[in-house]
Amino acid sequence: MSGFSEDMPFFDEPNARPAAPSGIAARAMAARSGHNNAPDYLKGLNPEQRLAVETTEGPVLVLAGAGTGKTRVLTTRIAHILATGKAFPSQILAVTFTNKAAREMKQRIGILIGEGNVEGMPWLGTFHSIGVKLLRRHAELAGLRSDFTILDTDDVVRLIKQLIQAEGLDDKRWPAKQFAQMIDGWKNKGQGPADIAEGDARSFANGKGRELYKAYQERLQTLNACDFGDLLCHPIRIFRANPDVLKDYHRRFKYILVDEYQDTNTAQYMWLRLLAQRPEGKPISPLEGEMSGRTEGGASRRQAGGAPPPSVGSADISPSRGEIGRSSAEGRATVNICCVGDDDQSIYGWRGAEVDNILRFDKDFPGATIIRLERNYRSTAHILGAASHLIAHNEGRFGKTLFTDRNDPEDGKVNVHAAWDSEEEARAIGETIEAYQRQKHNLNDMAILVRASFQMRAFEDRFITLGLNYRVIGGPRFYERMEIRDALAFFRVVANGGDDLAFERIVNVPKRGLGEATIRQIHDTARALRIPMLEAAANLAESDELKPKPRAALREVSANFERWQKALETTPHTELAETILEESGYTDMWKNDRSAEAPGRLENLKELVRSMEEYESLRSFLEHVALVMDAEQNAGLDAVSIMTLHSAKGLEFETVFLPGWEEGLFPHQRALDEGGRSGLEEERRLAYVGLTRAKKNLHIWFVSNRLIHGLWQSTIPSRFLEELPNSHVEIAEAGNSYGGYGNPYGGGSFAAGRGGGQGAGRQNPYGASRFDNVGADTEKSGAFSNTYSTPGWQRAQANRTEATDRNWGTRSGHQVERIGYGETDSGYGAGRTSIKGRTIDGELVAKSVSDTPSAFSVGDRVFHQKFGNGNISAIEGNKLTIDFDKAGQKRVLDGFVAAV
DNA sequence: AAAACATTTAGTCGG
DNA sequence: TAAATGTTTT
Repeated sequence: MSGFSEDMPFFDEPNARPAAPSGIAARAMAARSGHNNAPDYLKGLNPEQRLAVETTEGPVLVLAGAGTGKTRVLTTRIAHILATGKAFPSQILAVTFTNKAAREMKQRIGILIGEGNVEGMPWLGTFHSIGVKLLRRHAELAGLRSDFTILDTDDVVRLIKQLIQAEGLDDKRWPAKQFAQMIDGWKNKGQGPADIAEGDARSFANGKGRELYKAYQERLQTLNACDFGDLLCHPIRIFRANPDVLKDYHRRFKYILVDEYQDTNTAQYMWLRLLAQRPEGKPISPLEGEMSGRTEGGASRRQAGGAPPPSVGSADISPSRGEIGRSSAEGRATVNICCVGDDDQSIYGWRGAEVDNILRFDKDFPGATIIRLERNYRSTAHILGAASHLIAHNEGRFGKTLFTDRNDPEDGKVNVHAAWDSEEEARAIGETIEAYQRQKHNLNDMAILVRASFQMRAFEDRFITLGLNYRVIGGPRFYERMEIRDALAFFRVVANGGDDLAFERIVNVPKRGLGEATIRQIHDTARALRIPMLEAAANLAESDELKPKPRAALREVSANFERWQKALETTPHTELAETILEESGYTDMWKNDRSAEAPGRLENLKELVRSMEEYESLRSFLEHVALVMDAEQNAGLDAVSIMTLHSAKGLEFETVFLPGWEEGLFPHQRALDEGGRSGLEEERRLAYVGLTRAKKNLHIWFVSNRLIHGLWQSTIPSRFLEELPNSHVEIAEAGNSYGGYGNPYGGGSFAAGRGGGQGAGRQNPYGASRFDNVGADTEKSGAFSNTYSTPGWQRAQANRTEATDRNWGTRSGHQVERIGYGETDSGYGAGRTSIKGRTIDGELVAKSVSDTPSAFSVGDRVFHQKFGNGNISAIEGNKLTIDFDKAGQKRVLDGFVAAV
């Protein structure tokens, strides 16, 4: 009946296994087995960790503070469940958020129980990859075929745009992107079109929000596609509507483990609760009740005003509440769910995560065991002291206090430094890093963690000048690059002729003279005949509805795809991929492109093909690409890491620099504006994450002046600085960022008003020789490495003679590890001059708007090419507001008008 | 279809 | 300010 017992037999079900001990019994056992013959994998765990591992039965929440061995507990717990025969590998559901985390878990479990056994864990993965798996099994229950396509954000936006236009709405006034975000938000909350709040539905497209959402879902269905949100929402809907299916999974999953529980959104929460539901005889509980049991003081989240309680039972997906975890009334079938997380590290509220989920755990799962891991193995007492004191300013939290046994009088306090501006900040941090380097510290052990990525540029600039190796982590992803997306679109159409979005993307790539009109015609034909666009194109090519030129072009396109689709059966997929790129003219297109980035793009394409070798088929490769986001970073080279605080979560470094602790930047103004107090608390958690990344040395910086949106603004130190305890913090001497290692500038950077000029004469004692050893002719770019295109890099590229072409070393194996330079979607262009000027002068050029005044003043009469004559009514920098005689009031850049 | 011009928007990002 | 995106012009 469930339709899945056939392809998913339970022959691996253990027939006779010892009755699982209850939670208390397990704990008793754990306590008892302390001294005698504990298995190897349990050795070296501290008592709390061990309890978390051995309390296998019943709901368990492990509150794992930073650096307390969270991953170790998770992996050991799985090993323990397996080793004690409580379940087979296939009966454990283990969910993570990122592929990286899933990979790491797999690897570490492999170390514990042997590689071969991990293969038997088909249900270890991200929420989304497990979602795909479920959905492929039961696609028909969601109105899809099992070979459905997964659309990425870009496809979604284009699709929505079409829908908006089809509705006869102005796609200017109602941007598709915005609606895509709204849909994403709804899906994060597990809301289908019928569930969304009336206000939300009204607020878009003249009140057509709900209709549009519905139309979107219908369109996805006809396309046999789904978006990321659907990977969770469809399974939820399937489980709700098909108790038998759900029951099969209940039988299957004896143990459920969840990593980073504080990051779960409402949909993920609902998904988990459905799967954790017991006992089997009981029907799925009605989806009612109120958001019970908020933890005291906790939890007002960002959507302060919005988020009314979801409508009750109105539709396929609405939040599941109530008594799911409470089956113990019947005295059996406990829910063996173990969630691991840290409420203090919840930093993804803006992405839909609900800290409430973790704060509410014991209400959701009555009788839950809560285990705190507070023994920290990472940081010095000073660092922990600072972090704990800071985070104590938050109200919505369980409350944990990290402690350490470590007591080394050598350990320094947390250093707080001030600088005049961001340039000096970068310069001084560069100095400090070099000082550490002279003390034989590895660059690999150091990281700069910024709040916002624009801060990175100053460091890149500076480090390029110094010849200091750095790597930027995060940033645009490999497969988000234009050339990769184009190539993938070709592959997608070959693999699935019905993939209209992919088809549309590349039908006129390279340019074949197929303009808007032709594409529209294909579109209309496809719609009218209810066939894929590819087919429609083939039909049109044979008809005489088109002019000769587009007709010939279409004929070629469809012949190409027909040929490639045939070859799919016979040709190895990497070979086919190459053929496609060649025959389509795509590689030629870039070969003929004279722009600077073309070679890099070609290299990326090669790398794409190379990376396909790991996969069995084109299909499995495409599936991988649809899901995989993060790429390995090059581990081979000694380099300072630069990344955002968000991407630093989970990492640790001996030495950490935290620049930019200023009001407005950190906490970020927008977090404050949008999130109010809970926004501030999330920022504070972010600060906490930053602090707790450091093992030994921690340097926090703030500046008095920062360039924001091209405007120099004077700033005040972050309130978080005042929230650090004096006993663990040291205010560093001016410019002296490395205690006792000299004061490179001699100035007093705390003294406001300290002018420029510092360092100008002596800042660069290193000479150009630093560049000598940085590989002269390297290949460009490194595909699956995370090529980053920050301005610093682009600048480096422009100045290649001096500082670039740096080979970041390759490691043998399937992944090239180089930070490449293939990515310059946008030139750095004219701006470079002025920025360079600033850098070289070492002076504060262009400090504010008033330094570069417009040549005009209010009241002037001016002429504009298009708008004609008018009077200036206001001036903001070089932006003029002009009342035009005919065209009305406009805002215009001063370069476009002339005085009359 | 390319080039020139204008407007918008500058935060963190996983699958 | 300047990059990215969108619009209009040629």
